Parts: sequence; structure tokens; C-alpha cells
Amino acid sequence: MSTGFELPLRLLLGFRVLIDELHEELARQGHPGLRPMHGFVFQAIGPDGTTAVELGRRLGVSKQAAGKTIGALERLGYVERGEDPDDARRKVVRLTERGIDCLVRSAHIFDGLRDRWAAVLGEERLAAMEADLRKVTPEELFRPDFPQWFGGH
Amino acid sequence: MSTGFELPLRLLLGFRVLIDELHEELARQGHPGLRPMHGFVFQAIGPDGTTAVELGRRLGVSKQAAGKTIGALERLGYVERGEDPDDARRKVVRLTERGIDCLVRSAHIFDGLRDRWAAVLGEERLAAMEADLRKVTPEELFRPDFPQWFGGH
DNA sequence: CTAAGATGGACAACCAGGTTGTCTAAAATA
DNA sequence: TATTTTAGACAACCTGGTTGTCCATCTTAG
Repeated sequence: MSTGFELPLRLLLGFRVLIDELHEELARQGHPGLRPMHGFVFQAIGPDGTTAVELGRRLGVSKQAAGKTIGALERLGYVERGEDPDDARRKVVRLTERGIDCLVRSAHIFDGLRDRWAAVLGEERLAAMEADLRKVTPEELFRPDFPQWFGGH
Repeated sequence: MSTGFELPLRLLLGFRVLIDELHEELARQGHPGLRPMHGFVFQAIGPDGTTAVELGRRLGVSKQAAGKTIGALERLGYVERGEDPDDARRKVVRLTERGIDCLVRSAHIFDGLRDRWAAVLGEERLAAMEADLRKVTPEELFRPDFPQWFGGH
């Protein structure tokens, strides 16, 4: 019963399982209240920080929407705004210590989840799945405009 | 470079590739303007039709929200409301001929996309991927509350 | 070197899609 | 038969997105 119909749903379901378990574990480790899309935002901000305009471009939303998202994450203590000494117009958005802690923990948790899958499937089979997926998906891992892409009637 | 970080994103990317190609092809075949989530709604409606209350329950949203979605799809010509002879309160929502056409074409397109993946990866490897995904994901394929699940800051 | 244009960010008004609350008609039940 | 439950419509509101406008600042053309 391998209809083409099952494949996309299994892929999505796999993603969902991993993300759900990530957030359960993050909540246990002191980061409750985060939503799946926050990970995308953190990644889009990057290690060197960014600006509202640039963040909006990366996320595929307007700079105003990006500004609101930044404001929300700032209130949660995950990002902070700083001045740019080279350009008085720009406000650089950076991850706070708490934001970085969240990223580090996420990486560890993802590694642990991958280990669990490897224990069930075998490391060889899991590596094969990853290799195969690489063959049929674009190089660049991050398509942070995903939330935008999916929503909307 | 198999960090646990890559796996979920590859799964999501695979899903996205398939869905994007599905909608490109659907647009070519006379169904433009459909969004990824419409497929979920069609599936949630099912072959026998449903009601706004039941649809809301399946999609994980309020009956009012389901009603609005139904209204939008009705305007697009994909569903229609009919009376229930056994219960004058209920308005049964059913797929129109156009809605069914869309579902049939989607099934064919998904089959074709799976064939393309099989040509790249080999039928055996693809079947292995599907089998492995089944081992690490829930039985029930449909979690139509996905849009709801992902969104939200 | 200055004047014109481009850019980053804030603010306001609006829109879409979700929410809850209230209401009516019809069905189920005590 | 009287009461309670249910399906659906309508209204008010909330959130997170949109565009439009504005100002301050940087960049660039003359």
C-alpha cells in the first residue's frame, strides 16, 4: 500500500513528531511557551544578529511584521535590540544569553532524537534516509518563510 | 555531517517539495489558487460529507472558523451545502464534482511524484524510507489540525 | 560639498482568519 | 409535553499580518 499519497504525509508527520518532542523537552529544560516557528526565527536571526528589514526578507514577511515578531521575542527575553555604531538608523537584533541557551539545548535535543531514531531504524538506514532526502530536496536547508507558505486560505 | 538538526528540516523540505509540485501541476490542470491547507480540508470533509461542527472538530478549530472556511471553498466551487432530510438543523457539506475532480487529480499527481522519487532513489530505497517513517510516526496519517499546530507566536 | 534619492525603523489604519458569546430553530430526552 | 441539547448564524473582539506615511540617517550624483 505505497500510494503516492502517503509519502508527503509521512514526511510531515515525521517532522511534527520531532518538533513536538523537541518542544516537550525544551519546556522541561526551562523554555516553555515557545512555538515551532520560533526556531525558524532564531535561525533567521543568526549568530551575528540582523535587522528588522533583513529579518523580514528572510522570513518572507514585511519589515513591520518582523518588527512585531522581534518585539514579542524581546518581551520573552530571547532577543535584544542594540545600536549599530556604523549606522545610526539600524537597530541590530541579537539573541540574548537565554536565546543562545535555547539554541544550544535545541541542538542537543535534536541529536538525542536522532539517536533514538537510529536505535529504532539502525544507523545505516537512518543515514540512508537522510542521504536520499538530500537527493530530492534543495541544497539550502532553511526556508524560513515556511509559516507564511503554509497558511492562508 | 549528520547532526540531529538536519533531519527534521529535510523531512519538512521533502514535504514542501512534494506539495509545491502538486500545486504547480494542479494549477496546470485547471485548479489554480488552491493552498496547501485545502487538501487537508478536503480530506477532512471526506467522501460522505460532513457538517460545520464536525469539520471544526476534525480540523481542531471552532465551528465558526470551520463555517468560514466552508464559505470560502463554496465560493471557489469546491464544496456545496445541502439539507439533511433527517435533521433540519444540519447542513451537510459535500465536495462538488469539481472538488472530487481535484481530489482524483491530486492522487494521480502524487503517484507521479512518487514515481519520480523512485526513479532517482530506486524503488527499494524509497520503500525503505516509507517503511522507516511508519516505524517512527503515529499510525493515523491525518492530523488535519496541522495549520493550527504550526502557526501562532 | 551639497542636494537628491534610498534606506531603516516607527506609527497608524486596515484586513483576514481565528476566538468567544449570544441567539434561534430543531432534535433528543426526561 | 416540557426541558435540555445541538447545529448553525451573527456580532464583537483579538492577533498577526498587510500597506501607507513619516522622519532620521546614510549614500550618491552633480
